[in-house]
Amino acid sequence: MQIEEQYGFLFEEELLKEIEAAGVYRKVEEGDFLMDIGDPIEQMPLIISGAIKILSEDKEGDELLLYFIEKGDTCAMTLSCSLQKGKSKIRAEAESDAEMLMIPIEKMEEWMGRYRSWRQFILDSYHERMQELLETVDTLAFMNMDERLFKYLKDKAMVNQNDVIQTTHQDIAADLHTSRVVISRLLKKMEHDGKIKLHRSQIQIIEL
DNA sequence: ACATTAAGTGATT
DNA sequence: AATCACTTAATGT
Repeated sequence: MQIEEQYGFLFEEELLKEIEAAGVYRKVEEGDFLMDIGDPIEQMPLIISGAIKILSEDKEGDELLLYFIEKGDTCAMTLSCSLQKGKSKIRAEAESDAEMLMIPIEKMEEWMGRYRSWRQFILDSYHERMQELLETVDTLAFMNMDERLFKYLKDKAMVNQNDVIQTTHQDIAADLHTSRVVISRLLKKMEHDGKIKLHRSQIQIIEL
């Protein structure tokens, strides 16, 4: 199974076998919601390919992008919620077509006790998400829109493994929770600086 | 040719 | 940085 390609170097033979036995393969298409706010958490995903974007939402229904997860990652929200048997506080939307393996949370708890490598993996990814989240909060607090936008483009290009980003200014504005006009102006400035090239519904990254 | 959607711009708060 | 109002450009039918 493809699970070995992404996780083979992380986990021992035995654990890989257990993952294969317990995991349910799932494939999603770009734009699909994998999980919404309020959903109960029963499984955790191990991403095999593609990328997922994680969003939060305020009372008015406005979205805010928290971070992307990609192959080799798992959803940090699952980890904190599974302990409390809680509901999801986030929305997960497929950024691109993606494949993953869904693991029941009882299994992940069981493996926590039995496998060192698993425990390490969970702790590491939790730590990574925490760092990522701190970064976003940081730029958010100082309202550095240009920095946020820059990071957004960088992340987006990275998870899609493509220097040409297929999106509209409007969509970026929604993810970053700002207005389209602001995005247009900042992008225009970046284009003048020679960092990007703008086209309709498409942004080409020149240098990061 | 016309309607729709995306992007650019100046002015105001 | 956000909003408004308006223009221009690209695309779809």
